[in-house]
Amino acid sequence: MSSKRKHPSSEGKPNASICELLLEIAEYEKNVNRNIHKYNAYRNAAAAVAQHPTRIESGSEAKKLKGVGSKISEKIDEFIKTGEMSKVKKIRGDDTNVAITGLTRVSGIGPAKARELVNEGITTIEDLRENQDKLNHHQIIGLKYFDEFEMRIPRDEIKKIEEHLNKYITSLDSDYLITICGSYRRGATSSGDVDALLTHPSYTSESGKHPKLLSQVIETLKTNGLVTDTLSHGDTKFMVFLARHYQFLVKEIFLNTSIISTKNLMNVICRN
DNA sequence: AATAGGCATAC
DNA sequence: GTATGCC
Repeated sequence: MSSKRKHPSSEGKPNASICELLLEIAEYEKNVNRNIHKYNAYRNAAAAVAQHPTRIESGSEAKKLKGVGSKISEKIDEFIKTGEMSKVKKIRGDDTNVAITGLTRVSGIGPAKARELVNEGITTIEDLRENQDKLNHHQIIGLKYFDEFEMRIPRDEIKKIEEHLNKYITSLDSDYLITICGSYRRGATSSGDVDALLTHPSYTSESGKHPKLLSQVIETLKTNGLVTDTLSHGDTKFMVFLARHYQFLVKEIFLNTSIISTKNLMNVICRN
C-alpha cells in the first residue's frame, strides 16, 4: 500500500518545473510582446502539463497532450535533455523583460504602463520614485507601500481585521455586516489581500444604488484610523489601504482591501 | 484555473 | 459617450 498521504514534491506535481517555465514564457509573451494568443497558448500548455499525472519523459510524450504542439514539445524535450530551456534563459537576460516585470510589481502598474515607462527610460522602482509625476493616484500609493503590498497577511490577523471592520461599521448602523471573502473564505492560512463583502438587509440590489452609504462607511473607517489611503471609490465598490497597528505601535503595516458589491460576491464565492 | 465587472483615466 | 488598463 502506497501511503495515503500526498508527497507534494514528487508524487503531487511531477511536472511542476516544466509548468513553471512555460508560465514564465507566457508572461513574457503577454507583458513584453503584447501577444495574448501566444500567452494563452503557453498557459494552455502549462495547464495540460500540470494536469498530467506522471512525469513527462520526452517531448513526444508531451506533444500528445491537448494544447502542446510542435514548438512547445521541442522546448519540453530540450528541458528534459539539458535541464533548461534556452528561450527562458534568453528572456531572463532580456533587459526590457526584466524592467517590465519589475515595474509590474507596483500595484496599479500593468504591462501597458510598464512598457510605456520603460520606453521613456524608467526601468527600476528607484527610477519610479524620481518620476512620480508620471504615475496616477493608484500607482503612487502602490509605490508608497511597495513592500507592504508584497507581504502576506496571516489568517488570524485577517480575523482581527474582520472584527475591527465590523466594530466600526456597526457603530454606523447595527444592521451592517462585513464578511471576509476571497482566499480567507476558502480557508487559506494566509492571503495577499483582504476581500470584504459589505451587506445591509435594507440596502439590496433591488433597492437601487446608495452612493452616500459607501462614502459614510469609508469616512468612518478613516476617522478610526483604519483606512489611510483610497485607491478607488465608487457607488458599490472601493479599494483602500488599511493600517494595522502592531503591539507597542512599533510598526504599522498597510493592507490592500477591496470592499466588494453583491454582484462581485458571486465571483468571490464561486471559485472554490 | 480562469473569469467578471467596477473604477480611473484618456480620448 | 467609448475604449483601455488595472485589480
